[in-house]
Amino acid sequence: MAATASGQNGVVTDDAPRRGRPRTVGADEAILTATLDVAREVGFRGMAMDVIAERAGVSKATIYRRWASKEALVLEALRRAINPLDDADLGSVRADLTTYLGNLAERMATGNMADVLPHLIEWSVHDPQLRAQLDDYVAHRRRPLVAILQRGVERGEIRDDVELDTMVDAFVGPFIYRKLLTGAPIGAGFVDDLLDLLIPTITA
Amino acid sequence: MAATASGQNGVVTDDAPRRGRPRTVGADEAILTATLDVAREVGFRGMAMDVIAERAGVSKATIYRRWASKEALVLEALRRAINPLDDADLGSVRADLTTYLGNLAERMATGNMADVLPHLIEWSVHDPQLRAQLDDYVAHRRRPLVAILQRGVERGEIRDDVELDTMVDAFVGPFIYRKLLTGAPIGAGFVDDLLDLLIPTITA
DNA sequence: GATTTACGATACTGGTCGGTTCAGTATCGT
DNA sequence: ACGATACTGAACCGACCAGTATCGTAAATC
Repeated sequence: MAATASGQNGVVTDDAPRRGRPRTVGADEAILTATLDVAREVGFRGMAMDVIAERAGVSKATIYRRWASKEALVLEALRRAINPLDDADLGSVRADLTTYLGNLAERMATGNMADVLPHLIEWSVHDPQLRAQLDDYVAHRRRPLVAILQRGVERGEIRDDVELDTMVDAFVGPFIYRKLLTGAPIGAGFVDDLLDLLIPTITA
Repeated sequence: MAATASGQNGVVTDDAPRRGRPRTVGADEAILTATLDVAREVGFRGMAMDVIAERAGVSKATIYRRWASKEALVLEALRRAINPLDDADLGSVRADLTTYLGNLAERMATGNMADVLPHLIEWSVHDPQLRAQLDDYVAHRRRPLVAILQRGVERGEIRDDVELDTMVDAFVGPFIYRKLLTGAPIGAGFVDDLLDLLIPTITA
């Protein structure tokens, strides 16, 4: 989607020294960061390209030389912002869940996507490309959790008469609910409470 | 907030017959309904007053004679759309929860607010008035559930070592998560699964 | 009938924003 | 030095939109 030939994942050994003035290094970075910052603050619709340009310390023309449209820019900025949570396997379900949910709580508080989420959800309602991006984000969050629970089932620690998907919903749902609706704090205390509540339920 | 003197809750015995042509009856209704319909489809930012006027079969001037601004109109439309879920008290926690969550599932599928929710959440991020409206909505959803669980605690059916608020989050969270993020179906099956999963947890 | 108020239709104002274009300048290879 | 490419700054276009103004008309009271 990016107009640049410098690869799709940031730093790439881009040999073949072309003629003419090279592109300002770090401009892509600055623009993408500014894009996400502005999106965080005012959402995608309220976000003006002039503001992004100013924030990135770059001319608006420069942006349009590197991305075809506002939408293309937003899509790449989002793609870059999705950092998968990794799955620890500490031996016990409780330990795995504690670390996973702890990371999730931290991301909810300080993560890249946290403040963009409301805007992303809204836009994705009628934009298939954004919707796909959101699905990707959701999948990245669910995958490790499914793995944790799956291991628990295989070890006989977890009952196998309930859909794994429903269990995942029971763990992640409360976080999303607090983040988007109630605004209640999401900290270590909440994680502990939730585990105290849910662990007895899922154990075989 | 409404410019009209006809009261704040729709039909009011509006005596004191004023002179001149009376306001077209049902126009308020039509306008508020159209507002919510359009909001459902394109969100609050994408919603043009001309479209609302046309949809309501009304001139734009008529709208501005009754409401001071787009924001005032939206606020009243939202206020009207919040219908509280009622709390049954069927004697057992399981029965109460079944009916409550069943109603919740139905609202998520066909309710007034369901499709507006993403837009409302987005706007409320930086608009205190919208935020207040959203808080009101959330409170209306939580209240009956808290009552159900509270009764369960008093009857000794439910353990009292976990915050009630956390329990509520555990029940409502999965619904919100599915509605806003995963898009997974929210039907009777999901309600049953969730109850099978959570009931053992909360019982004393 | 005169007055008063609400109405539809439509045009208009003022502002915002995505995207384009261009002149002048900077920085690279050759 | 020269051509090629990138960058800034700014002007500019076209679309969209909230809100206002106007005008002729409909429906009520007096």
